[in-house]
Amino acid sequence: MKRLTKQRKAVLEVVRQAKGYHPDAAWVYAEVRKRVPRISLGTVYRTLEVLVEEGYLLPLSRPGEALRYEANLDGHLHMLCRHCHEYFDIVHPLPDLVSEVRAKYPELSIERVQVEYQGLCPRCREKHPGNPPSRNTEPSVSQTPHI
Amino acid sequence: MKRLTKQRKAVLEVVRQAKGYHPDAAWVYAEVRKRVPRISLGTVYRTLEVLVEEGYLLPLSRPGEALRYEANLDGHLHMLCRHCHEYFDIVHPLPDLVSEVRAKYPELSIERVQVEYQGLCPRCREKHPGNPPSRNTEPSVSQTPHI
DNA sequence: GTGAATGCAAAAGCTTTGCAACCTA
DNA sequence: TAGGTTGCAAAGCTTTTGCATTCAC
Repeated sequence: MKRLTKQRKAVLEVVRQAKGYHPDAAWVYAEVRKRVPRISLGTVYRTLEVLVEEGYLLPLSRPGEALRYEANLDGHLHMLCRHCHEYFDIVHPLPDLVSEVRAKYPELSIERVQVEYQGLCPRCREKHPGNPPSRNTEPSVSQTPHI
Repeated sequence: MKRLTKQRKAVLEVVRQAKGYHPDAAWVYAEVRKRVPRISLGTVYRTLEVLVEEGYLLPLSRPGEALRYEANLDGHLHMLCRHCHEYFDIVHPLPDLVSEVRAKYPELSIERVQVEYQGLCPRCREKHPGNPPSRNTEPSVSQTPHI
């Protein structure tokens, strides 16, 4: 069975207190070491994985970058800034996106849907009015260009 | 200016012919070597990045795993199997998810929204009826548990 | 001819893992 | 006490990068 160690308590608390920040493993490691100085990075990774499996944390992934985590599981949404790659919380009701698709693809066992907004955060919009593209950029108009 | 090299042509063609597969860089590398034997993995990465920037390819990211790419930019959706981590295409119209959120968060410069379904593909559902959890699993019920 | 693109190899960044020692239940 | 958990270090995997050479324009 899962044991309640001081490391696990500390990791969960640290992520919970990082409200709105969505920290990655390295940040959690640095922060937890203030409370449990001898904790190892490996333990942080293992603990984050356990906490996700147990439903205490939600993982957020960005292309090519470190996984981030959040403890607030109230079902809010996220916007990922395509310039600084930070997450911002969005609170807004979502229509039912699953029922129709589930009926249309019964063989797929669809369990959930994930919605992520993308754009520029206030700071990056101000500092970079030219809208510099990043590796995360997708074409707005989805027409297939030809070479 | 961007130059049209045989490497770029080959990479784009390989991804285009991998319809429905959503290959990663390693797969593209292995495949392109059949046509351009001396191409390097570094060139494959650089080329994929260029093709994304130019709007020819769309990147797909999964937590902790290699980036995947697809050439079909017709705006279809994806389901990510939480067991084998493969992508499956879903064709279905999407309601307007942006307008209201954009009006509610005018400071965020929301440019687009990305919708991804998650569940089990036909093969994994059949082979693993017990619904084995993976690191990608999120709790279905978003209530915060307490330790 | 010239600068962009390539090949090669080394390195970087994130994450996982093997194992002996430790600690929770 | 038993077995889950940890610390440590090494390794793994994906991706990036420096540089001399090559090639598209």
